[in-house]
Amino acid sequence: MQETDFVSGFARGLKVIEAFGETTPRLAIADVAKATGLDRATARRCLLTLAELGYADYDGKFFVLTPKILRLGHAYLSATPLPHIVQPFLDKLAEEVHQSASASVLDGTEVVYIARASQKRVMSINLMPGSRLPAYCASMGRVLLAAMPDSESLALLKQSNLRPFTPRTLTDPVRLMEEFARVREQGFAVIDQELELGLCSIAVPLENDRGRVVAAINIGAPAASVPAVEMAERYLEPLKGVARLLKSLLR
Amino acid sequence: MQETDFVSGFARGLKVIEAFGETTPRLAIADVAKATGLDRATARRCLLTLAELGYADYDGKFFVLTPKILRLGHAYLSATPLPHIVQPFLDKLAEEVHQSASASVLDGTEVVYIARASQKRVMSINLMPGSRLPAYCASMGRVLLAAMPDSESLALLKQSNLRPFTPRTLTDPVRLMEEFARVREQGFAVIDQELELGLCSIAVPLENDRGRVVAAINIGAPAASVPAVEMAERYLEPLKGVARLLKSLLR
DNA sequence: GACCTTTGTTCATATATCGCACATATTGTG
DNA sequence: CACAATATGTGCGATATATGAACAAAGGTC
Repeated sequence: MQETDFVSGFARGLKVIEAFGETTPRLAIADVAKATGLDRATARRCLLTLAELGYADYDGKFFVLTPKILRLGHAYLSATPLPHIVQPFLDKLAEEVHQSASASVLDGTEVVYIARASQKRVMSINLMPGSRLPAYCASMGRVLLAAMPDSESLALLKQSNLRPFTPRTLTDPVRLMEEFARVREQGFAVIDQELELGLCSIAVPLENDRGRVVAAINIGAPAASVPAVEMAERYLEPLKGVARLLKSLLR
Repeated sequence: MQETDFVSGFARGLKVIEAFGETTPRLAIADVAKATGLDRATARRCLLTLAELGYADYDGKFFVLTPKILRLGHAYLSATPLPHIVQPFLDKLAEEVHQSASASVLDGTEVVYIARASQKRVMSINLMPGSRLPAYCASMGRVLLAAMPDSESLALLKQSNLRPFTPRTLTDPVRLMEEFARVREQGFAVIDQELELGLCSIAVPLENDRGRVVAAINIGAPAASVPAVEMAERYLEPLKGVARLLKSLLR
């Protein structure tokens, strides 16, 4: 396969980086080969390249990523205006409502956090810029999926691994599509402990100056202190307010 | 130059990603070639590879990184236990003292933020995990540099571009080394508007269970509300408290 | 609109990389 | 302690990639 406009060595290397994850911080050569499907020799060369460049440490047995690897993601976070613009609004919002506020965009079937202002922790999951959640059961994911044509959101649902994180998680594509329609209609999404028991969240879309939905922002709260039914009456207006202010700033 | 254990295509690709930065979010092929020193043809192939894999968008003229690129940095943040362990402590700390709290590690001459809990914004700079600041004039940087042998910290200073961000910025290596000695002695560092006018911060080292300094945490505050001399009396104990709690949790 | 400059694309060839197979090292186990 | 099992290192031929120059296209200037 001789694709003249494709550097497969580069693609393989990126695969190697992605092999490192939450549950696999330290990987030996063979582990990486298995995880990526690359030949051991190839995995080894990529890992040694990473080590040589300072993106990974190697103790002769295991490879561990170094903070230098953050430069790569940072290239996006600092290069993209959205996180910068949104962050101060989130900070203010979080402080006002005394709950965590976040912003995210869609990447395939997942929402990716691009900015976050956290108040006291309510989730077991630790979210930060770059963190990912399945879109179908996250409030911002619902909003973002609802913003696209049905054909596209349905296609993404089909690619998603629809599994119940809690007994309340919606996993039926038909009911999810109905939910998207309602979210689109009402202009916000509320998630009641579908991702994690004890956690509610509400999200609204962020439109740019031309009316295109470019991101979503949300507020998360412990179900114990804020019942799902109260989410909208407490937080919808603050969220909408931020969305309104941001509309003219985004393109 | 035939290095058999080095994938130069991969290294070149990483260079291309790093070409994107704060001031250069949208790059044409020639821009990237100039920024990386690669041949235009090579830069083009790397960029097209990125686009093909979904890490970048291409409109026929400019390339822009997509959020998918965050997977790379996220591989570190989620794979490394430190950010996860520290985050909840920062959240609590920030809430208690009503100021932003952050944690960082050293990467060369820079401190890299690995976790952050922000209260209302005081800096013009927008910090988030992955953000970088020059170590020599940041409170966490001072603490981390002070923790290493003089020969190493001096070497890093020599590599640093020591420039005065404000009239108060220390840039003389000799005085900086003296400052490191004092920081090491007293166990914390205070920065009084050396990075940005109006901003003070105080940092303490985080030791692991074997006494090795693995990171630093800090609190930043507006100079107007918290004069530099008050930083220590207000925030040193809370910071030390967190460091103590974390000591047994880190390795 | 003709000129010049910059940028993007294509192509042939020299060179580097891939993946295989084999050699070696390490780890675990009875 | 020896054996098996698993993991890592290495040389080589086939194959993919980088290079740089030549060409094409776009953009800017007068």
